[in-house]
Amino acid sequence: MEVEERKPIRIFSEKELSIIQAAEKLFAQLGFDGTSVRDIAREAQVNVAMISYYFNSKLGLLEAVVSARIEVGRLEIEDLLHNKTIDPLSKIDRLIDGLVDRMMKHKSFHQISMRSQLNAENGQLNPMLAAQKKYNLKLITQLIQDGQKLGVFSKQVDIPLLVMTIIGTIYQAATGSPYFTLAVKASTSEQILQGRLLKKLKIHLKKVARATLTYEV
Amino acid sequence: MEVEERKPIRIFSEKELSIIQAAEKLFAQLGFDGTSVRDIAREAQVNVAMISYYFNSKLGLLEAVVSARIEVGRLEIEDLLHNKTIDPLSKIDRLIDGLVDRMMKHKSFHQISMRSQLNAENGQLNPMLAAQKKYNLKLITQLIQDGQKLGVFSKQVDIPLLVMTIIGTIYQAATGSPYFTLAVKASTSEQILQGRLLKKLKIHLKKVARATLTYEV
Amino acid sequence: MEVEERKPIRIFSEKELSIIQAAEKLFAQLGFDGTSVRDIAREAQVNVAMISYYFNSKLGLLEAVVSARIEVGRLEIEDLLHNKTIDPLSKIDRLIDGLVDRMMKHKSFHQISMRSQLNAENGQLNPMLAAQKKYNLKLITQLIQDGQKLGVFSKQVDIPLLVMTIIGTIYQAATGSPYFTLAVKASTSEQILQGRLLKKLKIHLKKVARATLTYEV
Amino acid sequence: MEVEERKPIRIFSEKELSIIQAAEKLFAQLGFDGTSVRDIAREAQVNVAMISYYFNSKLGLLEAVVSARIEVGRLEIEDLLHNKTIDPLSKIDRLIDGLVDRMMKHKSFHQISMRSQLNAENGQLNPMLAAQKKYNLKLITQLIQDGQKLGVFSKQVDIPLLVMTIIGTIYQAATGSPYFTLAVKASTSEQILQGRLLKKLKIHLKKVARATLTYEV
DNA sequence: CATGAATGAGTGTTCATTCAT
DNA sequence: TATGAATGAACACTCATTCAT
Repeated sequence: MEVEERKPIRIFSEKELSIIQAAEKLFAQLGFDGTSVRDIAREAQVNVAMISYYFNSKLGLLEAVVSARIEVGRLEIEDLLHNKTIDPLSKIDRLIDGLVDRMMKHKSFHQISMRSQLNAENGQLNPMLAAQKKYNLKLITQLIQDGQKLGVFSKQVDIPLLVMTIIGTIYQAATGSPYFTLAVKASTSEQILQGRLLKKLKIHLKKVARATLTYEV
Repeated sequence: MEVEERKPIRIFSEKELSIIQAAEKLFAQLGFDGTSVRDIAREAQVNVAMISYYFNSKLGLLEAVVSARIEVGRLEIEDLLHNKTIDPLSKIDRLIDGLVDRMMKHKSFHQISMRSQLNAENGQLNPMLAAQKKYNLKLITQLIQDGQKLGVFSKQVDIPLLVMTIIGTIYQAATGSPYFTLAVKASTSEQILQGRLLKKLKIHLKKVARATLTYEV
Repeated sequence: MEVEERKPIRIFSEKELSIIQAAEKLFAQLGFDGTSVRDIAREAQVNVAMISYYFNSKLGLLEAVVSARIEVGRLEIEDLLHNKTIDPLSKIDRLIDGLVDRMMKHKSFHQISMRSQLNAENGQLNPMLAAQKKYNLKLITQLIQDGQKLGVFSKQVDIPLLVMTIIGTIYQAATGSPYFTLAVKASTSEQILQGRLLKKLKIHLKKVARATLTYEV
Repeated sequence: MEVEERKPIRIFSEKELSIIQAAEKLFAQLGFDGTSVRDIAREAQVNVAMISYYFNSKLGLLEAVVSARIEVGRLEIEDLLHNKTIDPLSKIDRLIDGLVDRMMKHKSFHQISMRSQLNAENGQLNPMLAAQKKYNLKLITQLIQDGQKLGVFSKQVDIPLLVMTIIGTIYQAATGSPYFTLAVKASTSEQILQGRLLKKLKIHLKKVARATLTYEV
């Protein structure tokens, strides 16, 4: 596997971090255009001018938000790939568990990420995200090919599309698709709902993955 | 099956339609907040004030955009369900073909639709869309249950989640997910790319659906 | 003489005119950068947004200010040139009287005009002003050459430099050069001062012009 | 001759000098308002806060810029007056040569100086400059009166106005008046242009001065 | 029905300056 | 003496909407 170039991780001050967190929350909630820098400043309890001061522009802040989150995700997937103690099928399971957990926990970020796929505005953002997705795909491809070599997985499977299916499904769940809320009927508190749905989602995805990976035409 | 309440379909004048079309295009391209009413007015070649005049507000226009598209989609799915001449598996295939074709053709609308799931702002929009999705789910559930009764489909399948998987996958494709573009390597012109990917996507989805529907734990 | 191309004169509404007047005054007083659009809006008693609405930008307003004034000056000089009833020397006298009167009356504009010679910012402004000055020079050259043909004026005179001397002197006076205020000692009220100085200035300039035009090396 | 009060010459540190030089350059280029203290700090390669620290305010810096340049000019004119070895006419010639050379070399300063005549803002600046000009005028008056006593110069001449004419003409040239650039037709490189124009300008001014000083009504 | 004019609130950003160290 | 961080006010400009006609 080729060595990926990584920008040196920028260290953020406490104030910068509070701005980033506020921005991540609001961007996801209201969209990039729907959020004003004053909203962010208020939420982060800093002066408006600090945003330009630290991040040059609103767009620069968006990029900081995204790149900050990317670093975290990258490591977890790499760890899984290099883990020598578990079999391919379990790796798929763990991959799905990890993706679901991370995407549901950081909905904010993934909503930003998905939104940005369509808005031309985001200068450096899209290349950054696309590179990250390409890199993830490489890791997962490796993982599945290991299973194929062991005869556990079908060789027919279209890996990029399967990954897209998994990501797309979780994204729907994360953005509150009505289909998702309809998936569990009986549920009172939001907390419980969230827990049951998460479990259902994981099981469903594993089943889809398993079925697709092992299903021979 | 319960009777769905439907708002009487509003008849739009030619000018209103041109505004709606312009808005659908621009909202999808630039987002709701990213689009100004002046942009829309210019694109539709009408006076700015007409938008407030016809749709009361920018938000009212968004609702008009969405409801206009919903009417079209509703009928197609109903037709499929009531079709007595084809078997459940073929219905699934046709359903997927239809969804892919419609979502790719009217990306604009579906992007608006997905975006709106998170933005609190959209007054009547979410209930409208949620109702539509609930209705669609009902039809598809019916369709799958027919297959289950005939012993063609597994009874374990979680229908809302499967639908969510299908929708989620197509949405990723429609919004230009890097995973999707990575799914077909060799391709020159954008046109060809689009065609090949569409075919791959449909095959993939049918395989996923088939595997999931017939896969016994 | 070649025919000059002229942009069709834009007709300004009453509100536009009040903005232009306010801007001319403030730009001259505080400079372009030193004047805020809010200042102008307040002075003209209009809403801030109207300035963008009418003139697109602050710079557009500046251009409107300048081009509005240019039109007025152009005609007066043309009239003088085409006047067949007075001799060259009297034409010089009248030219100077006119220049002094106009530059002192519309100090604002000429200060803007001079300022703009150095600031790169002014997109269309400089070409516009340079063209106007070139055109003026053409007329005056014609006028002096008439006098040279009649043997009234020296043929040694450097016309562009003489014009520059005249303009430069008036400009100093108009911008309140200390040399000018020192030129008349006894004077009480500002009104009288202004009157006496004007007269002195005109006499001085005519003497300079006459001496220079008739002085043989 | 009255004794002029002079502020004790402030000694500037190396850092202060680099700020002053940067400021002189930028103020002349972009105007006072058009220049930000950050621009100056960057140009001078010092911290922004240093400017307030050293000069109290941006305005204080402007005053420092101006007073620094004034000191230099003052001495040269004094030297000329006290020179006992050359005749009045040659002194006029040398005066003009000196003024042209200094004003063209330090355009920056003179642009600032002229600009400041109109801007009310400049607290101590105008009195300072006016005092300097008054002092200069006194020296030149002395010089011309010497010539008048010797019968070389006309007694009709209005000295302040003549000085104003000379200064005004040079200022036009220094600020790039179109009249000036039109004064020399054939010229290729900017360097040559500059040289030829300077020579022309000096000759013109001397002729104007001579003609005016010796011309009897 | 339709529109150009007008509005006031809000946008992202930059400003000169001050503060804590 | 020197500085990076921080501030609040101001900047030019755009917004969705309303008004008078």
